[in-house]
Amino acid sequence: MEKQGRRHHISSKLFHHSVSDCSFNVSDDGLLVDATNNTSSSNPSIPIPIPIKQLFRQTKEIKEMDFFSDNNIMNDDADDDEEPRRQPQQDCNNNPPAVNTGLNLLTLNSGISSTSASDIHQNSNNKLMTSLQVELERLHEENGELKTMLDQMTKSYSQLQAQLLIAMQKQAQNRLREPIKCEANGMLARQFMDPRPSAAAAIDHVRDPSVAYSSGKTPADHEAFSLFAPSNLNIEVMSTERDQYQRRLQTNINCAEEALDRSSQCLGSPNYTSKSGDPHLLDDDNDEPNRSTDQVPVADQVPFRKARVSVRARSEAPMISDGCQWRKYGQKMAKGNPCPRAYYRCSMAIGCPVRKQVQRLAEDKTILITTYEGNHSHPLPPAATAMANTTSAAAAMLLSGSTTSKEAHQYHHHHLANSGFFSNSQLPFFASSMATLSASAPFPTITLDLTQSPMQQFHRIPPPSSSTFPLPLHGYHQLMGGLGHPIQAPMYFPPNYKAPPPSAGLSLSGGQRSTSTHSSGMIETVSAAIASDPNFTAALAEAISTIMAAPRPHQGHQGGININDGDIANNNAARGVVASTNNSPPPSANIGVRPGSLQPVSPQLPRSCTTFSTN
DNA sequence: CGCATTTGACCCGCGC
DNA sequence: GCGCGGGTCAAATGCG
Ligand SMILES: [Zn+2]
Repeated sequence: MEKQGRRHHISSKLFHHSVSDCSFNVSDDGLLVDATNNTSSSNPSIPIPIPIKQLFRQTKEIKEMDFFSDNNIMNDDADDDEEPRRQPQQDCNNNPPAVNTGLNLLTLNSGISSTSASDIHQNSNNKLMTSLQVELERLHEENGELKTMLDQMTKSYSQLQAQLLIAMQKQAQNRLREPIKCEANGMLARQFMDPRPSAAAAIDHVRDPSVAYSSGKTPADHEAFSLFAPSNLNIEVMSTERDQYQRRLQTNINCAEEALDRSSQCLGSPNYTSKSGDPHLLDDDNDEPNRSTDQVPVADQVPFRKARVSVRARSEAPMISDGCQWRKYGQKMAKGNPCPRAYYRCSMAIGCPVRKQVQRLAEDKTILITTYEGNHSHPLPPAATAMANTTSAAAAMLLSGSTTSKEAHQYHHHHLANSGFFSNSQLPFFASSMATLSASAPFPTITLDLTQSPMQQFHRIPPPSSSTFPLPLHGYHQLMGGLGHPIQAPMYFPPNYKAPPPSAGLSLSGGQRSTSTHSSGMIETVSAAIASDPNFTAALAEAISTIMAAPRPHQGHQGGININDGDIANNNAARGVVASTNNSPPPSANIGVRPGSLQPVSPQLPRSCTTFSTN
């Protein structure tokens, strides 16, 4: 029985479909079938009486037959490739796919042997079971490998998409450049925001997931990601330091390649922190001591490392719980805001460079803005992973070149608007949040705005200098590796919570706005994929994979996301992982954190900062 | 007693 | 050079 359950479970995993009514044998068969291809050798190793052997073979074959037959019945489309192969076997056996075949075999076997034989039969049976178990385990491993491969492929896909997007952006920029003269600030946002070649950025973007995976992330983790994805997030990206960036860029640009390479490497390493002369850097500068400053020129000072991701949401709680443990290390009165700004640093692991700032919005004190910066150097709880992923995705988008110049901005308005992104009529329920890029901020910052309902966002008029477009946030999935924050944890929505559209609005604003130029075609493709996919998670993954590309609005969904700190906090508490600083009241949250074990940290974008504000 | 928070001092970059 | 503002440090304080 135990085996049954286990096998069945595995088979389900492997094939993603239920073989529910299948008998025990059938289930096994399903598994075995796959296994047989690679693992048939295992059988020989086990000494089995000839009769039994034959039986075993028959069983195996039958099982395969059964499995597939069952499969065929259930899924006509499934396994087209394998069908042909298996077909012959079925013919040979002339056994119906029915589960009964297994029974028949048993019966046959018993008939052949005498009572004394029954003991042998049992022994052999046990052996068979053992071998089957082994095979199952192996299959499980294989399954894991396959998933890994899938992840890699997805990663590659994302990368290619990113590159494509970048190329398109470049084209668009070139086009725009003609009609629109660059202003003093006209420098492309992307330049100061992401000195690296776009391709590099894309690579980085993709890289996160891989790292996460390698770090031990399991498929389950990915699921977690997908859960979190909700997000209709408004992302506001403010690029700051434009002057500095510009200056640096002049010199750095040449080093972009080098920087890129380095950054990529750094991304891979959890402990990576950017080192720069900039006092604003949050990181602890604990990076490689070996590295001489000489060797690391300007590239290190590259602004992109300071990228921040901020999230704003409505929350009464002083701080939102994001699954991480934070220690407060400072508080300051921010100019122009009666509410003090609190500084926290990640205390989940000593030396973790991740920091965050928490501040309430002056205009609306119910809105909490949390800004994250840096990458975690340690495994994160699922909840934290979700957040990290979100932020990393946003950061990736920011860094990847989704940002652009004012021209892009205009382009964005033209094309995006025309494409229906901003058209209410076309996308009445466009629920996404807006992402804004602005040059006014000291650091490139992406803000995820969870405070507004989709409709509100929709109607919201972007700042003159900003442009908005839907952003599929969250990349959880692999893509997501994570923003530094791994914020990232599996978050799930309450039953009553409707899955938000995967896309979020993104607005780019700032002196030099940057916008992402995207091809409407891609957007359409993405949206189509999402729309067509009933599975929200899958859809989300799709959206994520295209994060770099301008995502497009979804029909779907409604309102802004309220994040209740309490919920998350509670979840954390339940898990035993509690943000020390979280004092969240009881909640009722839209987004819950699924209890889970620590996950390996997904690689996060270097020095990216995420701000999370709860409304 | 240990840990986390508080809070003033300090550092640094930037603008004038 | 000076002041301002953002950000961090670290001693003092509070809490369990
Ligand atoms: Zn951390």
